[in-house]
Amino acid sequence: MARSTDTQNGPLDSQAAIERTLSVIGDKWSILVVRAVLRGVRRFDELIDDLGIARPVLAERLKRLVAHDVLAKVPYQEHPARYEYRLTEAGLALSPVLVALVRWSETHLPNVEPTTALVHAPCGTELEQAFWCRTCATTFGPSAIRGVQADAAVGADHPGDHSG
Amino acid sequence: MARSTDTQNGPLDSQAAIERTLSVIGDKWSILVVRAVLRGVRRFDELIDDLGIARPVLAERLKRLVAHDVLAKVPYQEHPARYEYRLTEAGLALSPVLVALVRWSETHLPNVEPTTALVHAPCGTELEQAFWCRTCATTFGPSAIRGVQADAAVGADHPGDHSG
DNA sequence: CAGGATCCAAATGGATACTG
DNA sequence: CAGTATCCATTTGGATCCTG
Repeated sequence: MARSTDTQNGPLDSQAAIERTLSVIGDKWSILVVRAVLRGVRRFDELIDDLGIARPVLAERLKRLVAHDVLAKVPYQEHPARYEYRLTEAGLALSPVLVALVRWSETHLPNVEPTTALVHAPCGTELEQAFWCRTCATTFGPSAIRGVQADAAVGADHPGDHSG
Repeated sequence: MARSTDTQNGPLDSQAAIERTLSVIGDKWSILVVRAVLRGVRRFDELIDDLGIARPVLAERLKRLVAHDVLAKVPYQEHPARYEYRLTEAGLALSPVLVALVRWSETHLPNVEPTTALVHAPCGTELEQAFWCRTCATTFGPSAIRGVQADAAVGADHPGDHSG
C-alpha cells in the first residue's frame, strides 16, 4: 500500500512501469505466446499444439494481447473466415525482454537437457506423484510438476524447474 | 505437450530457457521483490510495507529466491539474530530484465500518472466494485483491481492496469 | 523484528463439449 | 479451424494470529 519512494525514481526504480508491463505480459503464458508467434506459430490450433495451453486460456490471452496491441489479428483466407496472429511493432519490441530472460537463464541457471519437457509433465502416470525440488526445498504436487525429465523425476539433481 | 521445434533453436527460440527463468522469477511478486532489494529495501518488514505483499507470500518468495541464488540472506546483527537480503551476482544480473520491462512500458504502453497506486487499489470502499477495462474489454472484480486511480476508476480512459 | 501456521476467498487453468 | 460455454480441481494469495 504505502510505497516508500513514489517519486524520485531512476530508470530501475520505475515500479509502476514494471507492473504495467507485467500486467500485459506478466502471466505464465503471454510471453510464451509472443515467442511462439515470433517463431512463426500463428494460428489458434497451432498454438494449442505448440504450447500445450488450454483452449479457453489461449483464447483469452490472444484477446488481451490483441487489445493491448502486442498482437494483431489478420485474416489469411475468406471463405470460412480465418485469422492468424502477427506481432505488432510493440510485440516485436518485446524481443529485448525475451533476450534478457534467455540470457539470464543461460548464464545464471544450472543447465538441464534441452530435450526436457518444460511445459507439461508427461501424461504417464508414474510421475503423477509429489515432486521434491532440492533447490527450493519444497514439495510440489503432481499438477505443479513442470520440466521434469521423464526418467529422472525424483531424486535427480534438480532435474528441472517448476512454477508456482 | 508436443512442441514443434525442440531442436534447432536460435537465441530467441529457447523456450526452455525462458521457462526456466520464469520458473524462478515468473510470478507476480518475485521481480518486484528483486527490484525492491535493488532499491535498498532489504528487511522483511520493510519489504512488507514497501510492496504490500502478504506475509506468508513474501516469506515463501524470499526462500525461493535465496534457494535459487538470486538473493542472499545475511545477518546484520546478532543479539536477536536478524537478517537482511542482498542481491547475489545472479540477482544483480537480472537488471537487464528489469530494464527491458521498464523500457517496453515507457515506449509501448499508454502513460498513466506516476502517482497511480499500482499494487493495491485504495482500501476505501467506493472502489470495491467491478472495474471495466476498455483496452481488454473485460470486467474485473474488486480484488483484481490494480493501478486504479482513486478518482477515475470507472469510465476513465484506461486508467490503469490490472493483473490476471 | 522475522517469520511460521491456519484459514479462507478468489482466481487460474485444464478438460470437455458445443458452435459457426 | 477457431473459437465459446461450462464445469471443476488446484493454486494463489491475503488476513490473522502465534512464536522466538
